[in-house]
Amino acid sequence: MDTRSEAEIRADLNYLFDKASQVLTSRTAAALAAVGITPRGYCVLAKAQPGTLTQGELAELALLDKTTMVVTIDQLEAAGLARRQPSPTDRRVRIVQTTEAGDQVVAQARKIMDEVYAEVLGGLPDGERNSLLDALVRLVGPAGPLHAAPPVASARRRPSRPVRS
Amino acid sequence: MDTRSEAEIRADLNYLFDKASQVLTSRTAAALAAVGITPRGYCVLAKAQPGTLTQGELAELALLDKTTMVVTIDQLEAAGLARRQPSPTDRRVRIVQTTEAGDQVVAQARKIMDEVYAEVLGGLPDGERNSLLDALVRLVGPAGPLHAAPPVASARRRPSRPVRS
DNA sequence: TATTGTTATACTCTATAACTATA
DNA sequence: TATAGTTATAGAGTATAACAATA
Repeated sequence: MDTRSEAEIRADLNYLFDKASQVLTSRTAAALAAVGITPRGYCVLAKAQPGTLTQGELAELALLDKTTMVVTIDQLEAAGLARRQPSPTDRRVRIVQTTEAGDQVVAQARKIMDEVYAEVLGGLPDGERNSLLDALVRLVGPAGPLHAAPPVASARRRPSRPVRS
Repeated sequence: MDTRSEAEIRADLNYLFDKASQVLTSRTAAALAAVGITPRGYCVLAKAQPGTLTQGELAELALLDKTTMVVTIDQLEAAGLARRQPSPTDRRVRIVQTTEAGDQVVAQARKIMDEVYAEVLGGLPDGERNSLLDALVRLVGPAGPLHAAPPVASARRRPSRPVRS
């Protein structure tokens, strides 16, 4: 049972976002497992559908680090949902394309996500639901106060041992 | 630069919550470092101020696992901000109390958090800011669709090797 | 037997640094 | 020199399982 007053809960924006993110992620992960994809995999795969974006561009779109993107594409490729295509003009870059299976999974996943979102947001009054989404987009979107943000040069990690591959 | 349409961004609720949580957490962590406490530590320490709650009750309040609470209280205790007091009526439980230093840190931290929240939410129109908070409280609060939620019995970990302490 | 707190450990996500191959 | 992608690894956050003390 939650014994805190609503005023106290309201004051804790960080807590609200953390829990919302955490619970929604675990819920979407459970729902998407039915079609064999993770929330992050779906997020990336759906954005790759144009078939023209490089890994770096996808990373920027999804606000993921390039190293996270490598792992994500590895998984999607192993599952047969995406493939890396060497760029004809720059042999360093890889264009990410969805496979037919990948497109099917995206379509199924999109439905699943729509259902989950409808369940989650269904209880809110229309006006509040729209305000919530507007506010989130404003906060997180480009130029918003929560867009990316490694501003404070905080504690550096200690250097790792040299790589001996 | 974010080249997605606003409609596409709006459709991705999970993404919005993830990024909001992630960026706000890193921002509050940087701000709170000035008074030597983490966002989670502050969250727990502030809730412990009544001085009557057990670790388990605190864990429930903060929606943290009891094992996470052990680690958190360990840190707060090591920093001299909280102490574990054995319950006079049940020798299994530990009452968590804040120290004087802890109360001071909470007061300072509260100011810092208020400032960060004001910066983050300041750009939103009044109505939208209120709707955002109302909606979040409704979603995450007790009885909300995002309150706790390990409903789907998903993949179990493999058992760990027996503990030999 | 059940519960509180603890320890050990596992898993996920994210990020830093060094590295390879190109440009 | 600089950039795209890769590998190895660090670190935070969270959670499961086994355990000890107590109820």
